[in-house]
Amino acid sequence: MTFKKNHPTESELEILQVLWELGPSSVRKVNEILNTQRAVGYTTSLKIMQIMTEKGLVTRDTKSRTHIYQAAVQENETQSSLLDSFISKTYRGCAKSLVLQALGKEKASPDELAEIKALIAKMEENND
Amino acid sequence: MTFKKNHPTESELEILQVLWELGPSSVRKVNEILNTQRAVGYTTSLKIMQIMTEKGLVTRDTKSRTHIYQAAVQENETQSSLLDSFISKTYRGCAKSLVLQALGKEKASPDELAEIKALIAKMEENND
DNA sequence: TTGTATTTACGAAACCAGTCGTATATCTTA
DNA sequence: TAAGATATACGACTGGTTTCGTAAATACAA
Repeated sequence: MTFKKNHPTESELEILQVLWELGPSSVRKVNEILNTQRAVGYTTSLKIMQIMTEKGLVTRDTKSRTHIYQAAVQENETQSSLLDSFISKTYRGCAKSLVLQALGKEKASPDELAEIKALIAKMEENND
Repeated sequence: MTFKKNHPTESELEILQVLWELGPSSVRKVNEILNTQRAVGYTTSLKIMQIMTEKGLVTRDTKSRTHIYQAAVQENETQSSLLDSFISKTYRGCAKSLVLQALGKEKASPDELAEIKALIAKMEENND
């Protein structure tokens, strides 16, 4: 039961992805990674990360001149919260529709299919 | 394969949901349905539907004074396109993660699980 | 020490979605 | 025909996100 409806914006999510992957990082490092995907000014990244600090999405260590930021929210929790909202908006709350459509577009490897089947088997057990 | 990146906004998607469900409808009718969920002014709905016409998301019949709007994009195609974008942004393109997380949060009925299993079985066949 | 580079902080501009007020046209009906 | 209801069109305002310019502080190097 999460009581935070604090969804990150699109840019904020981009930055969170970087922090989740690299761990604690400077603005410069984050901005470098972002620029491998699209052009973003340094102060733009800085500004967004400052806003994220206020929102509580990240924390920062300000002991040295170069501040070090790290994610304050967990990746899977953030994804889960965004997923809830997405299912509600786009699939009128019907998670099954989403699953079927996602499976349909995935060229899933046997391994991945096996993993999914295993989860389903587990769910069937718990249903009894 | 038409590459229309024309994603509807949140309000536009709400209106599309209504049009998909009811078929061709007047602004008044759409606005009525929207107001069963939240308060929206009539001219607000009108304005958005006019914008949607310009974007090509809907078409309208203007023969009579009361214009009749209908969706110009298909529900499953729109969902699929939004899903692609969502997986890319939120799951770094990993559809499997999304499927597992969605399955995990669904209290799926045996019927639904069976349906999903059937699809997986079909995919396994095609994998050979 | 003096100049160059790097960093944070601040604020303003650009942009977009959503909202609604108001004007105008058209229909209805008493 | 006149009054009121209902429709479209248009413009403006708001709030939030993204963007970046610039100033001030700090480190570094010649």
